[in-house]
Amino acid sequence: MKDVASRARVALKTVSRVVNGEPGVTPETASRVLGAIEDLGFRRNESARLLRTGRTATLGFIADSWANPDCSAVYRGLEEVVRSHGYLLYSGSTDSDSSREELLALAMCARRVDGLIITPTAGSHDYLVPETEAGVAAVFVLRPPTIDLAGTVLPADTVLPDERGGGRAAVAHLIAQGHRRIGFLGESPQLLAGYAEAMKAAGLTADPAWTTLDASSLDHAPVTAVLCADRTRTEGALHVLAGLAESGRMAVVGFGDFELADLVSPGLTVVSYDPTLIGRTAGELLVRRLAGDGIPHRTVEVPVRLIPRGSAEFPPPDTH
Amino acid sequence: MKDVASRARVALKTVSRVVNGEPGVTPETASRVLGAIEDLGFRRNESARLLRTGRTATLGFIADSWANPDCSAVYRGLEEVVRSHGYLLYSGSTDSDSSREELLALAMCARRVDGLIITPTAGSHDYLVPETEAGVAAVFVLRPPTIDLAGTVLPADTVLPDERGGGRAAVAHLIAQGHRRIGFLGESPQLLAGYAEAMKAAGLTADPAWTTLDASSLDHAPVTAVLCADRTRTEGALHVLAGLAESGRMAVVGFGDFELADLVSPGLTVVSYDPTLIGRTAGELLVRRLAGDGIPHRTVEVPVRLIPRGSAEFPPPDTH
DNA sequence: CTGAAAGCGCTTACAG
DNA sequence: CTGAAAGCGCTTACAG
Repeated sequence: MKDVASRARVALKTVSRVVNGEPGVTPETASRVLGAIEDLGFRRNESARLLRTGRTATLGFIADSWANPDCSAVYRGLEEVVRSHGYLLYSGSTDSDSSREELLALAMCARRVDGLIITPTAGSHDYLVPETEAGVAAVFVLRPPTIDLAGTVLPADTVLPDERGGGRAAVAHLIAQGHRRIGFLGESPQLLAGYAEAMKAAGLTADPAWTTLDASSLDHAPVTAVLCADRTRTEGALHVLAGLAESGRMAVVGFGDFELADLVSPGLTVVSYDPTLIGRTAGELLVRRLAGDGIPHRTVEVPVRLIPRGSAEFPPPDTH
Repeated sequence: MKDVASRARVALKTVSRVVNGEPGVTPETASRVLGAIEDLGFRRNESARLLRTGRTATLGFIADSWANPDCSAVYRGLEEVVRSHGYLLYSGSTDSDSSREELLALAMCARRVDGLIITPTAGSHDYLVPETEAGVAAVFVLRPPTIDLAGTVLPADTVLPDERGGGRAAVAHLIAQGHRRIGFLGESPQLLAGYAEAMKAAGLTADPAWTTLDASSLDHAPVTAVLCADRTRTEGALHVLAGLAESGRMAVVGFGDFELADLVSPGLTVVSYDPTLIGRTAGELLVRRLAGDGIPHRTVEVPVRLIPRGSAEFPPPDTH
């Protein structure tokens, strides 16, 4: 920029004005500057500009893993918002390792990102407190953040699917199909709460053995249907059941849709939600907050939808 | 940092020394500085440091789309390298829109990334020339970059699967199974070259109609087997064929493995390659180049492997 | 062992 | 309409 200035025989400030399209420059001066920029192949250093400006126009996304389609979908929604607001995105993945979450988040904060979108790992997120105090906006996605034993309330938003409602819908669907002994495979408290609500609403009592199933021994489980809390478990269940004879099979409902689910055999009913919407919502929450919207931090639940598939292929449940 | 210095009653330089763990500071002075850092909640601004240092320790990854599992896998490989070398990653996706590729790449360059990993779109990449001249290292992944009509040779590396070898293996496999009329669905010249080589090696002549198939009319195609050049086309073919009677089906070989391929019905043979390895290779190439390795730019092909699956389910081919 | 000065590449707040 | 000075938060190259 200094070189451009001297070549165009103007002050630094004038170059800055031309580069930023600020008014108050004679066409002749401007063209002289433009010429010098062209000659020298000048490209403004955005990082330097942002240092002076105070913000970085950068957000950071911390994912579980890029092998997780939900993370990719969240990213897509996020990117829409990011693009339309002129931000750039740092990203990284944790592989569910909480120390990597911390390392990544702090590295991004050291680069002074304006905000962070985090798929929380199981560890504590307390390392974030000084950062949020320093002005970094944070939003957790897909899952609620770990609740600290000390009860520290993180100044952050959360965006996730309506798990409870999803559990309710899934189990109600299975009950309507005639199932009575319904299993639960997973760990989400909210989803399990939905399961329990639907059972209770139908006057059924869940045997504790049904809700503490293990994917590997699913073939011997005393249930005719099972609700899987996430894609990994759904796939695990499908693989186990695929090896069984027709008669040994059970109905599977998975939380979270996935590609090719309609081609999978036996057909798979899923509780679907839109992870892209989660990303978009999180991005918009962040952008609004960065623009100075000081509303209290909150949790946003996106709606879920039951997609019944291939239920006709299932063996009839044992009772009515 | 200025505040820390004055609170610890030392010069700026001394704070810098403590923060960077440089030698030559009395334990007393150091602890005084550390105390001030603690009191003030000081966190060094990495961006400012990098501005002064000249490099940014940042790479940029430009993907097709996060819905493309290959891109996610490349990212994973890349991240391994990036993490172990202390880089951070900017990322964004193009949705195959060349203007978005350019916008993203230039935005990253304006932030002065040290290097760029690009999944090339169909457009020209000439916009990169000034950037590479300015010192940005670039590597294309998964596909070769668009060849410019003017014949400009981009100073960049390329890392992709051995498509030609894959095409050869796929078609040789189908021929060994008794197929003679084999179709090709896609546009990759290298893959088609492999197809042609295998046909020729078996003394077969490909009807032009076989290599210009359309996914939508696949059910009427005059072939008993088809090689699909990418996941999108493979899925398209599977969906079309899934609607057909047993007798109307044909053998499908897909270029690129995907999750659940083993559950898909009809069974799917694929030419598999490791996109994570592509990412890792690209990352290492870049890191080495940034470390000053001035070897000529080159194209690296990663090996492919044929995974036969479910072929027994296919109807027998019409000739021997 | 410690520090004062200059500078990375830009913008802000003024003055003319 | 144009510019000289100061400063964003840090490091480099010296000097003491």
